[in-house]
Amino acid sequence: MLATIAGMTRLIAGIDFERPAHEVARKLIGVTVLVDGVGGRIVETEAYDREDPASHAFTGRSERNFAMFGPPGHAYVYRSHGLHWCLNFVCMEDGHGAGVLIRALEPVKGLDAMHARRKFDDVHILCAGPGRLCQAMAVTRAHNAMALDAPPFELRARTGRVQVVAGPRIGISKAVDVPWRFGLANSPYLSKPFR
DNA sequence: CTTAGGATCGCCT
DNA sequence: GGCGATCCTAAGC
Repeated sequence: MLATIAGMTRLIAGIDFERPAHEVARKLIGVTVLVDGVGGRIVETEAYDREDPASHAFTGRSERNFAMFGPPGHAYVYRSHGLHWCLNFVCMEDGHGAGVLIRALEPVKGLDAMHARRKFDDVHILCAGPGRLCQAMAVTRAHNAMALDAPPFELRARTGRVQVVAGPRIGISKAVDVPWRFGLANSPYLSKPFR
């Protein structure tokens, strides 16, 4: 399943989603994501690979996770604990679906709308967590499998350099030591600090 | 500041 | 029937 012809790879905000999830997760730090013009700069991500026991794709395709199996550059939105929505960007390498969980944003656009949806939370908490940022941007199942390079989504390439830190992923019980959580160093908008 | 429990539902065993 | 890629609140130290 090679959609890539040398030099002809289609990029979204400078990102090639036909790369390993951990590589895409690292490169997404500093990229701005907007949904209907509301959102911010990505400061925290986690990679979930096809061969990864912690990944929803690990046990195969289902009604919930089909978006993870492609195409790349689309959204995978799932419900967590029966309550919260979580947003992933789908990656593919050699036809294997994988995802990058968006874990935290630095709020940039549409602050009023996000504060209103989040009961006027402090700006440092507003998008600090996968469930919180989905509530702030009003992401739901309706966004599942949508393309990231078309409305309501908009991705903007990062400008300038960023210092990225890595560590173990949060809230999982399998593959606990895999260091596939990435963050913008010293950002005050992380869901949890890196140590 | 740290920890514990509840909410709530679709998927997997 | 069990258990989450979570979040909020309340209580304890």
